[in-house]
Amino acid sequence: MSEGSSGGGQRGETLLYLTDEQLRKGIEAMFFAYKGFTSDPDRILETRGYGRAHHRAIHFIGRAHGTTVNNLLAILGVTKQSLNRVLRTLIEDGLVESRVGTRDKRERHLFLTEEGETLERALSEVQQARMREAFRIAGPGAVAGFREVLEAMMDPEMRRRYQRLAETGQ
Amino acid sequence: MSEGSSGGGQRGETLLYLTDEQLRKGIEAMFFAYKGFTSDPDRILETRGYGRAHHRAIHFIGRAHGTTVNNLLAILGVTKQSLNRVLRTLIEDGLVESRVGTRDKRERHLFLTEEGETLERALSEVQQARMREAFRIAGPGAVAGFREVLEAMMDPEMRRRYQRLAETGQ
DNA sequence: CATTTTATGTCAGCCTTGTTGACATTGCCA
DNA sequence: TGGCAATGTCAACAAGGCTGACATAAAATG
Repeated sequence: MSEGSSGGGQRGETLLYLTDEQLRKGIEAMFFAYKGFTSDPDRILETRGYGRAHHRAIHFIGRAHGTTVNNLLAILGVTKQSLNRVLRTLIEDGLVESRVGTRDKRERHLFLTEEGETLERALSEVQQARMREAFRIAGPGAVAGFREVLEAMMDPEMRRRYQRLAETGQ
Repeated sequence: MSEGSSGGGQRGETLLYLTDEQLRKGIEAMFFAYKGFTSDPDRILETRGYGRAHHRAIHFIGRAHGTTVNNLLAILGVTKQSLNRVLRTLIEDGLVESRVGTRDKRERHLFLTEEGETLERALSEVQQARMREAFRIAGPGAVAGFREVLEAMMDPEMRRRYQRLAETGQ
């Protein structure tokens, strides 16, 4: 069962940071921090009648200009029906533009319009402000550790996507 | 890839770790990592017909035995109607027990039953396993940084709850 | 003691966002 | 030309948020 490190745990003083207690704290920290992480954008989105799904779409379209629907589906990890509903409203509202691919005409390439970029900036501004403050308080060493742990926590495929995005913007 | 990011952190120098690019990476890391963080428990919950809301309730009841409904509401940050729906099914299914308070008979104190504890262990086992592996890969220094940043990212009230939970179990 | 407040539960209805399944269109490619 | 890929769309459903309204019991207060 829960053969964690708490029961017999003395043997590795060096592994103190791997006790059940430490892991539990990590789990709860993720929960509470994620709440904070999403709260500021949520407030902005609410005034527009959008939700987190819209934010995610806007973020990754703004991040990888001209990305295809399929690529976005893979990044977000939702069904096309689910994404399409969100995408449709964003296009109708004039925040996103969908252009037929030139190389492959089956593909649609997605772009933020002027208005879409404005909203994107507003959203990332508040989210970045919170993260900037957290980074500033914690300091550069902590930030490096933060990212190392998060990266190690991702599913391998998501880690690849994350790294590819970070490096190439696609 | 954590490629060092912060280079120097000399004081007059750059604060390179606070660039928009670094912040964006942090934001995306949170997104992808949270996905991984919840994926293992989600798989278990699915087989039982439960969702994340059930997991959260089970986690915090298991964490703070005998907590009241009101306390749980504050921790989870949802409405009582929302929590009640989840709590009702957990009680009906015999995973949670609700006892009338002795000091204040208006209060209900919540406990996991034997079966509830079994599920709780199964859920936290897989979640802890992922976090243990991430912590092991990243190492103790990174873990400390990870928690510092997450803590700084919480809303103050949530930070207080988090710390209180971590210290007193209530 | 009467009144108000608190803690909880419940009904009803709405919204977002996820799901599955089915089907149509278009265009690439062998 | 036939098959597969990329996309869009319709329909139905579920989880889990939300609000509003109302009920009950018990504590707290004037």
